[in-house]
Amino acid sequence: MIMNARLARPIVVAPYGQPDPCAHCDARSHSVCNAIPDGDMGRLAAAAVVGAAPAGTCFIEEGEKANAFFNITAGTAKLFKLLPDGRRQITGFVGVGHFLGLAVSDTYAFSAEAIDPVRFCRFPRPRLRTLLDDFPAMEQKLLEVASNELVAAQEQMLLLGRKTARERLASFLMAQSRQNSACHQPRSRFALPMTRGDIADYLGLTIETVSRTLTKLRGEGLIEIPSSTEVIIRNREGLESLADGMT
Amino acid sequence: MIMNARLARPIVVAPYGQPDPCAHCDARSHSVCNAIPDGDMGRLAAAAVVGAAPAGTCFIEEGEKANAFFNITAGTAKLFKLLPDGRRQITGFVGVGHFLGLAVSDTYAFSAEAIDPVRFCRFPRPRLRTLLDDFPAMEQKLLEVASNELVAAQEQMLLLGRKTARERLASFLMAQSRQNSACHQPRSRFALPMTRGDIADYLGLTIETVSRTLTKLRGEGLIEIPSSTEVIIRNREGLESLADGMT
DNA sequence: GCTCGGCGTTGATCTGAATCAACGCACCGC
DNA sequence: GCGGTGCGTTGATTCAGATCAACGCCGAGC
Repeated sequence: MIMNARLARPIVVAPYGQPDPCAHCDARSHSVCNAIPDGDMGRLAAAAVVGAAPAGTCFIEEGEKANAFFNITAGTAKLFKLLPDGRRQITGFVGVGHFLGLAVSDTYAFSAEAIDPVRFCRFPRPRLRTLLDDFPAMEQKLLEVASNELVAAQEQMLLLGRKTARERLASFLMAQSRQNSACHQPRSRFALPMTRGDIADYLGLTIETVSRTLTKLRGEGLIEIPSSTEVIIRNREGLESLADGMT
Repeated sequence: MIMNARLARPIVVAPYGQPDPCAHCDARSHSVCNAIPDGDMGRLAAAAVVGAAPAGTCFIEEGEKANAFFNITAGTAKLFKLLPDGRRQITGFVGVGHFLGLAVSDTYAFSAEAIDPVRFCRFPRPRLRTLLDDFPAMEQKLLEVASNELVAAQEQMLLLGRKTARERLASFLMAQSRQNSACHQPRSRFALPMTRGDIADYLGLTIETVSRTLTKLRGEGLIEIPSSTEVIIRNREGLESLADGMT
């Protein structure tokens, strides 16, 4: 279960130089930034500093001074908390458009590590505050996002507190399938960018149990595993009802 | 683990008749309502409908149409999610000043049941929306509240996913002690208004394990249990380090 | 080509917490 | 007073998942 997070600091590059970079941002449509009208994109860009974190590096560290908020513009990251002896709980995997660091406290409540190369916009706290004061629509959007995350967190508490290993894996695979959906159609075949260890620490299990349980689900014809980083759902109804705790 | 929630509906009484009831509300200082200036209390009162839920009744039911938001003005309630076979996960205990129902979805994501007699203000969704549009300070306050709850939820995921039964109970008792603090001083002696079953469903354990573990902690001199609904912390440092996972 | 280290799988064994079971106590209605 | 019921505690036993251990595969570095 013990994972030594690599601690190298990410490279943070200079503020935007070009005109209106936010207007052409890939992440904009997925993110709270679309609450800001086109005409004011320049102000948004002025508040942000772009940065990058190579795969495996931490770009937020639990307990450190929370000076900034992050908006992921490329890649996937894992968020986690550690106990002193190295036990780790991953609280979420986040992708493009995700907004990070909402904590009101002055230190971060979790760490964030890039799974694949991550790029992000970094908003210094006071600048985001002025931005939010000027664009209440963005604050509203943030509240919406936070509410949704709260609902997801409660679902995860149900999983961690009361579901069996089989049910946890089934729930996880269903969620991944939904997240990898194209045009609101959940995909049957999708990639798992994270390792077995990451899945284990997300589901409150061990690597061995994750591996064994996946093998079992495959044996029952619920899924197929073409490679260790890819899954095909063969029996969606069966997996769904398992995830929901029916049987 | 199976708990049959009593399903009686709470009594909802008429809207406020008296002038400016919000101005004299006990909950105001604990709640998002204090973001609204004194002069506009009348508008706040006009948007709210007061209600009450006797001990043991559900006043929010998971999956029902989410027509309103709630603000607790008296009593304590438990929030929970159920699996079809009755397994239950309590996601939180909430008291005076707590704001409920932030989900963006159009159905509630959890149920709420009164532990002792609960009173609340009920804001129909559209009315709260206009209120928030008129008072951005309230929206800001809500975002702050939601952020804090998110941090607490992540802490609870760590507990449910990675802590032992001893550590869970220690964390729970420390949190209860802090919550029952007077003048920012955590209390050593405090009441546990919830049953062992509630504690078990909050910590992802069984009633028996909760009972045994409390007995064990008492045997080790960390706590005292004058009655089954009261606890005294005898060794705060010991309990704290246990809660934080330093074995 | 070879070694090495990280990752995933599988098998054997162990164990913390669940389950099954019994009992004590307080409170309630009658 | 007396059965009944809900809650909490304690003991005996079981079991799902953790731990310990071995091995195969694959890509990186030389």
